[in-house]
Parts: sequence; structure tokens; C-alpha cells
Amino acid sequence: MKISEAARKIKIPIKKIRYYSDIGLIRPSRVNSGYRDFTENDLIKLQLIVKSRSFGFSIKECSTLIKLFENKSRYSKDVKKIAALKITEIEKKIKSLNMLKKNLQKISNQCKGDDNPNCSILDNLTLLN
Amino acid sequence: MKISEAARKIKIPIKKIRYYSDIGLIRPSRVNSGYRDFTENDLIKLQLIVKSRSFGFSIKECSTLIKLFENKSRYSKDVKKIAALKITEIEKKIKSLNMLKKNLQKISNQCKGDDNPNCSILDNLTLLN
DNA sequence: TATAAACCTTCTACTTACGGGAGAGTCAAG
DNA sequence: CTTGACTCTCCCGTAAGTAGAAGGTTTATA
Repeated sequence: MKISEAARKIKIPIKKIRYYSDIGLIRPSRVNSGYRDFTENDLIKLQLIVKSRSFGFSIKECSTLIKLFENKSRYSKDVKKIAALKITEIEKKIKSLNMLKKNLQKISNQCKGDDNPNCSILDNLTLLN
Repeated sequence: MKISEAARKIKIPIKKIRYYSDIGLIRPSRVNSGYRDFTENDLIKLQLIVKSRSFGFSIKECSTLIKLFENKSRYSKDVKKIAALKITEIEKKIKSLNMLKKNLQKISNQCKGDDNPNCSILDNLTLLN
């Protein structure tokens, strides 16, 4: 099938498919005219990319996942390990954001938030160290 | 003072200062040779940028904050509003990451994680819709 | 069959917030 | 006067695309 049909089925922009093709993440074959020709397997890989991306996996990690998907003698523990690392990464981000939120809230609370120029938020942000 | 001294005092790389200067976020004056010449006020603005960035404010938002800092007839409520928006943004990110983590954990738990190729994580990721 | 619409292609440039390095000018010490 | 440290600008690369231009292909219709 042509790119527009693939895009419709996977529900992503054509541009994104071309991008994944450009960087070699997928390698659809070509017909004589040069048009890309997508198979069902190409669609499955596209879906793998899209869903992995939505889980926060980078393009490079998607590449690894695709290789595992293609490798029929893979170990499922290798896939699970990747997922576990991603979960740890997400947890770290959450912790860091919670700290950020806490600190920002603290300095924000000190600001009166009225019609005066005096602002302890700006004071705090311009404080050395 | 010259750029290396400014960098040392604020504890950021020279390159970063040049970048902020390039995009007009700070506008240190120049001596005859073309070297940038930083005043104490430039340092304060640099500090404002650095600390704001560490709180997750974008360069554009830093620009707004600098303008507020420079505007001596500002209202502190305008600054506080920006901080509140950022806090909301952080909260949204945290929520989204928590969802992500939950879902990823769910599909990860279904995978046996052994030496067999059969992997329910890959199954899930290649599932259409 | 001609042609217009719809579709496809590659290429370039833009985005954020920098970091690395090249090549060249400047300044202070010996 | 030279050497070494410092500074300058300019260009490339990063991640993951999006937007648009210019041009080739296919398909539908008159």
C-alpha cells in the first residue's frame, strides 16, 4: 500500500512515516516510480514505533525494540529489562519534578502577588547561589 | 569584567553566556576590542536566567521574567501568575508521567521475562489500537 | 487523448537550548 | 617581540519531528 493508506491505518501524519523511513527505522520497499510500498509487516513495525514513542522510548530505543521484534530467537527478559529501565527513568523524572514543584511553590508562596513591584520570587531568582 | 570572570562567578560555561548574549537575552556592552564587558547588573540577570531555567522556565519565559525584573513599576502578581502557570505545567507533567509509569508497569508485568521469545510487551506494542 | 487533481518524491529550513571546534583577533607577561 | 592565554564569530551537530518548495507520477474525467 502507499504511504497515505499506511498513515490512515496507523493514524499518524505521512511526514512522520517519511521521517522514520529517512532515518532507517523502517525500510519499506519501493515500486518503480519511487513510491514507498508498505506491507502489513511494515505497518506492524510502525505501530511498534508509535506505541513505544508514546511510552517515552527514544527513537534509538525504538530501533532496539524493532530489532528484538525481528529476532525470533530473542529472550523476553531482554525486552522486559528495557521496559524496567524506562520505568526507572520515568520514576526519576517524577521525583525530580516533584522537587521542582515543591521548591517553586515554596518561593511562590512568599510572594504577596499584589499590585506592588516588590516580589520575593524575583528576589529569590536573582539571588547568587 | 570579561566573560570568563562572569562565567566563574555565576558558575556556568562561557558558551552558555555567549548563547544568551547571541539571542539577546542579555546585552552586555562591548569594549573597543569587541570583548563583552559585564556589569554587576548583567550578572544579576544571568543569575535570574540560570535559576529560572533550573525551575523549568523556557528561554522565552526567562525573557519575560527579565522584563519584569527590569520594570520597576511591575506588579508582583504578574510574576506570581507566571510561577503559578509553571507549577500547573509541572503538575500536568507529573500526572502524565504517573499514567505512563502505571501503564508501562502493567504491560511489563504480563511479560514472563525468561529465555523464551514469546513476549507480551512486544505483543502489546504491536497491537493496533 | 489531454489535462487537471491528487498523490508522491527529495530537499531545505525551522524548532529548543545549547556544546564542540575552527580560525582569527587581542592582551599581558617575560 | 614573542608566547600563551583569552576572546571573538561562524558553522556543525544534537532529538524528533513540522512546514513548505519544486518537481515527478498516477488516476479520473472530459
